Amino acid sequence: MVELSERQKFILTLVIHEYIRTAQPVGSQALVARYHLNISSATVRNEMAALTEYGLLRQPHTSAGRVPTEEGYRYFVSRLIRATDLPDTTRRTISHQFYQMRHDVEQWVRLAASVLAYQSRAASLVTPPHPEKARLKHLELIATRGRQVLMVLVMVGGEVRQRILTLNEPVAQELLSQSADRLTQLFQGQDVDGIRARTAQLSGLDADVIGWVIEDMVEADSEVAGEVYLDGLTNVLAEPEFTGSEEARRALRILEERSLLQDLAARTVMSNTVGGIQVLIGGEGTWDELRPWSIVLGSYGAPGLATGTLGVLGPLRMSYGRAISTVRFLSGLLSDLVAETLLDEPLTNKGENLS
Amino acid sequence: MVELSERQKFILTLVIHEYIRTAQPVGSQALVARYHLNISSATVRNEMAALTEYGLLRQPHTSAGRVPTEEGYRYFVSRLIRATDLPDTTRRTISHQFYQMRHDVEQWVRLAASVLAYQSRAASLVTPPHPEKARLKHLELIATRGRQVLMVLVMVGGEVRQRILTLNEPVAQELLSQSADRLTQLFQGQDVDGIRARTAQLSGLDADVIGWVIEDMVEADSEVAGEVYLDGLTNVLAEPEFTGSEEARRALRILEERSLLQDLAARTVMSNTVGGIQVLIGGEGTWDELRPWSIVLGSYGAPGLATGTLGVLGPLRMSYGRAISTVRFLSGLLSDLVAETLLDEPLTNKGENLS
DNA sequence: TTTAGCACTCGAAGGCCGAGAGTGCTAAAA
DNA sequence: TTTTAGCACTCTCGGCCTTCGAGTGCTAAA
Repeated sequence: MVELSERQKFILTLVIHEYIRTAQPVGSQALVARYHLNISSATVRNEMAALTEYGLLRQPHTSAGRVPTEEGYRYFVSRLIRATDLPDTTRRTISHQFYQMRHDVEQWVRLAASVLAYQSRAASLVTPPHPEKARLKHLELIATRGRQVLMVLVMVGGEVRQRILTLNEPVAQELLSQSADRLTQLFQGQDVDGIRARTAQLSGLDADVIGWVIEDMVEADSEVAGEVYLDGLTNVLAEPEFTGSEEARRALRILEERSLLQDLAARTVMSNTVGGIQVLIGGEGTWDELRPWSIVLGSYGAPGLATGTLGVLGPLRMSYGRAISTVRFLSGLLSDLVAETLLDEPLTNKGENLS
Repeated sequence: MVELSERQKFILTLVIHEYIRTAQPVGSQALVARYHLNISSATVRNEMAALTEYGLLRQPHTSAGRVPTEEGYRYFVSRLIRATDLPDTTRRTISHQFYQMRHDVEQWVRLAASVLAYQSRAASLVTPPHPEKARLKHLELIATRGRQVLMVLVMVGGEVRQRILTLNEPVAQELLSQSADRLTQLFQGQDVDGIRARTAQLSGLDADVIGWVIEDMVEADSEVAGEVYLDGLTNVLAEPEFTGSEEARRALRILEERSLLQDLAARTVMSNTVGGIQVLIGGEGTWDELRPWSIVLGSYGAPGLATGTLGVLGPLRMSYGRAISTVRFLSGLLSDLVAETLLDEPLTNKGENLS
């Protein structure tokens, strides 16, 4: 990558800003006029020609203005963008909302998606916090009817999994409870491997049940990011690049296809990183369906315990600054919330007590 | 409503079919040609003029073909449509898929949404089964850290609710378990009112906890249809009436606004009913945002125990026959599944047993 | 009651044209 | 050497016009 002159960087930045604002190719005269530059349009033209040469800008057709290329965006995001923070009042308002519903993880996640979509004016995705390696906290067996038993598995970190088992024959609640207590006692704090290592000593009901438990915990571990919560789909359809029906459908298909999002959420190694935030521009060559998209991804949580992913999906010409600062802020906020609920170390004094 | 002649009914049916197929105004000659009618186009024109007179058809402009009005669709749905069933092989395939994942309610619901969307080529909505009046089955309290306690509430019917409580002071797991057992013993099978009636005799930890329980059960009761699962959004965007960006956004807003869907799901009294299936055409005057939509709604479940809603959302010119038969079929299938898991009365022999 | 014939209507599609914004190049100015 | 004014050229977009064709309603004959 050629080193750009300061003026070239400046002009690249302006072109990107302007293009993000208008979604129209940016011409030299328009740029000079709008930003009251005290260089002539001819000079700007020359610089633009150079930037086009370098592959950072392109022309949709001869005699049209310039549009940033993916490379251009990448250069901008990795070297030109200046970190801005959300305004203080906004931050406080958002925090307040979160701390009002700190009891319900699902609500956080939903709220996070909503806030993210609203602040970034794009689509957002958030996954709930998920432990890397599930460890058993508590096991409960509840007789429902006949041979049907509801198994409730509580993991360290608070995740609850449930499942209906069908036994060979009815078993009294009494016995079920005893079995559940024994197994809880025995395996509390263990992960799948730990449990597997000691199943040999079990027999009868206990052995059957622990089989189910293992099965479920394996499933929990394999679920990289179970559910993905989306919001702000309409924001994205409002963008002119997704305005035709075909583009709109492709866009929506991406958002509806949970698998792709899960892949994304699972992705940890990234090419471009900004303060823990990862920016994927135009699918980075590998994800073809994502060509017209950019994605700003962050993660949150307590590394050993439970982590989740949150991100913004928008057109290439999304407002990266806003997206990045929102993702960063929410990432911190959610991490605090996770830490607080998991570690019982309240970070504020808004603690709600029994009356 | 004037009584139509047989031929008029026939022509109305053809116009609707053709319009559903092509999304283009239907002309008299086109109709005669396509269906090899042995009456002349002039005759068809006369009948169409009559149907237009009655308000069942309309012309987008003079000298254009005819398009069904909402009234036309209503007449068609309530009097002309003939019930068709899904082909046997399709039914079997679908049943099979469901019975493979009968343990996980969330998966059913997701699958139902997916099948419904696929079969009806429109958007679908499904709510999980939800008891009208939550009754307590089992209560569990699990110490996490310090003053934080995870409360797990299992309702009759298998719904599990969880919540993190913050106590005034740390309490040993031992004591928590005892309290939970006591309360479970005392209130098993009771609904909120039953529990409220007997809280007076409690004190200390038990009293505090039961307060949380009541709060949560009230919440459970007020949630008419908690989550709404959607699928097939892209189907609907593919329809020509939602092809412009403005319409597309409006359409998506409807689907994203969960509240409207919840209203719909909650709605029980309907004007048009077909064998337990309710068909809402063009918002029926009351829901303005739904003007360009039709909705086929059904419910499923075991009336006393738990019920859910499922439905298809499509443009006015959706394929009603297909939508209705799919909704009806899935409604029955899901009802069977609910009955089976709740009542332990297996309806097939595919039961999975402990090995 | 049905149908052939006919004049008329109106939207969609295609072609044409001018306006406007933009470019690159050249030569003069700084 | 760098910047800028000037200029010829390019290409899209929007408006306008025309044509085409599918469709209608009406009338009169079958």
